Amino acid sequence: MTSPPAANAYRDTWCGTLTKADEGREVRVSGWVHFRRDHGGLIFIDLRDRSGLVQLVFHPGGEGEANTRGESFAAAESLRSEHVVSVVGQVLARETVNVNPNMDTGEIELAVSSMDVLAGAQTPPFPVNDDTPVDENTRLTHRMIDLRREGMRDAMVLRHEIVRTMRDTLYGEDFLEIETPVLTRSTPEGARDFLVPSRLQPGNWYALPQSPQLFKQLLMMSGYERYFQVARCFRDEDLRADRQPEFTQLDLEMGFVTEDEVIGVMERVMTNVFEVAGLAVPPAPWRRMGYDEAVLKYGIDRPDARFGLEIHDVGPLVAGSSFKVFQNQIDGGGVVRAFNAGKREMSRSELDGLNEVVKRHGAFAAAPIYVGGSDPARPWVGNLAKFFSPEQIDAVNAELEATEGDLLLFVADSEKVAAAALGALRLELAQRFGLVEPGTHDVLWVVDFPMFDHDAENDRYDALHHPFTAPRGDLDDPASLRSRAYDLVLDGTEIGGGSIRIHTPEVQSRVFEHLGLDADEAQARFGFLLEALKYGAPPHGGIAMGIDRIVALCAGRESIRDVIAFPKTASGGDPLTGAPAPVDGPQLRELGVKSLVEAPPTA
RNA sequence: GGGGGCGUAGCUCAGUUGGUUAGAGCGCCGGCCUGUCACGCCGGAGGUCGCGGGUUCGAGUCCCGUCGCUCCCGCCA
Repeated sequence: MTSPPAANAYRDTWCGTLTKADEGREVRVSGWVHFRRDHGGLIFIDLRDRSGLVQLVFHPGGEGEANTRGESFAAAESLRSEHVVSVVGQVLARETVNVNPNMDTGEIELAVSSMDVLAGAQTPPFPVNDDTPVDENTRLTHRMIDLRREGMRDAMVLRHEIVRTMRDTLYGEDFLEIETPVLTRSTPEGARDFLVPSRLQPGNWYALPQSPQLFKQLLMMSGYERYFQVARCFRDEDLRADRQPEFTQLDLEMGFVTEDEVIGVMERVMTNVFEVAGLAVPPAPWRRMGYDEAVLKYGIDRPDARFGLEIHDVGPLVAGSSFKVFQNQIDGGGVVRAFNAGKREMSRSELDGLNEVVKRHGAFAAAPIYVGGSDPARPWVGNLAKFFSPEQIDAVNAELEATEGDLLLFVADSEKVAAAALGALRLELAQRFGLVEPGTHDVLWVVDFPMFDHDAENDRYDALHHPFTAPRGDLDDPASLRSRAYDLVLDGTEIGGGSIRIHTPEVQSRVFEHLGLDADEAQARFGFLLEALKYGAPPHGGIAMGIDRIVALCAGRESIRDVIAFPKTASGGDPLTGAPAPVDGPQLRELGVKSLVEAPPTA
């Protein structure tokens, strides 16, 4: 807590900041009854506020108890969990035997001389005074109580510290904090938009922004060369542990820059963030890994490189084998990839469990092969071994640096499926066998993304990042184009991404063309951007960082819901407020909106 | 849109092969207790087994449906 403390009508110091140095002081503190220990003739209360706990002691009064009064003791007898009180008392050093080393304020206690009970409280639906897991729906229904718990409080404070660090760093680098609209125009590229009906223009709709992307580019064209914003973004897609319909980004953009300047700023910001959060990451500059390397070695564009199990392309080494599963893939343009899982004795059912992971990603199965023997040939064990020649076995063993007892896992499929399946498999193994040393962290940039992803079904190109990302390469050969994009990856989680943007109308039009937007359509949707580009746009680029994910990783939480004060459930609802909820007919009529579906009755 | 897991007391959970009155710990209520800090001791209350239907002499348990929470795939430019 900050010092000096926040004095006000009900307190002159925080509970959790009292120390032995305060001995003898008379202070007033206020808060919630955390624990009550009633010994009959002596009552202890742990009083809690935002800062932590302090022990109050109530004596029944009488001679020799100079600091207590009978009325307070009587009132203390009726106190219950979560009652709200304000007390005046004297800070006393505890006798040595009574010191509680588990408590920040365990060396002192407050001998209460008077107490005001400011509010009673019903028994809370779940314990506030410990952090045992509680069903999430119950927590969200009573979020005001959940937020009182130490774990949530710590997360909220950490979030504050992280955001403050981001702001402070950027203020120090001449960035301007500028707000952009939340009511804006729908641009039905990418994610679904949340829509808001316009009352003043019936039939027209606003959209909530998926990001401030276009506005921040316009700001660059307006000459605000360094902009940032802590921006709420909205995407109407299905939720995940790390995805909410509204989420918060640190959004920034810079004019007259290339990749290195944006990356440099963000390395300074995040270095400070990691320091504040106490996360031990390697010192910046952080290494940059090409997209192709990431997908090959880790099967994913956000690699967790804290452990090995790197994937190798072994197709060429086993080509011509009599194993049809592999050969058919090779013949059909697919790949055979594998990694060395190390010396893992796994039962049949454990291997089946691995196949569940593989199947989830569309592959048929992972072929397990054990390396046996210790002679140079190192033959393979198991019923797959017979399909391969000694030379093939030797070559694969060499490629995977396999030695006796190693488990090799193979997946043969299309490149996309094989990469994804093996990528998921190595994460599964890392988790199952604890391959990541606790407390270790790794951060890296992924760069050199392809500009487009070819959509075979519709024979067209989709932007891998977004359509304003600057391309690198030959604009006449979209398949070979790379983008000037960069993602920041922490421990296998994408925590941010950005790019250098297109700053000429000609290039922007060409990219729209490749995306299958004809000139009229491009004009209708993004005309204002094309127009703006004509009036003098500097080379510019930026990045957006996912604050929820960053805080969750720093706080060691699995779900970003645990670092958001009032999150939504997986079905997009808020059990506390009951949102989303039906609205009545008149409200809809005023907005010129007709509902096509009957809202379900509210609970 | 698809797949997996979960749903039993206020909370966290157990509940056997379908079989008597559904249990435990914590919490709560009452009593006792002057140095505890997960205080202790004694006593007590508290259940639509998510909801609906089915099978059965009998369902917390089996089947079907449904709702909610959750994880994953798709989706998330």
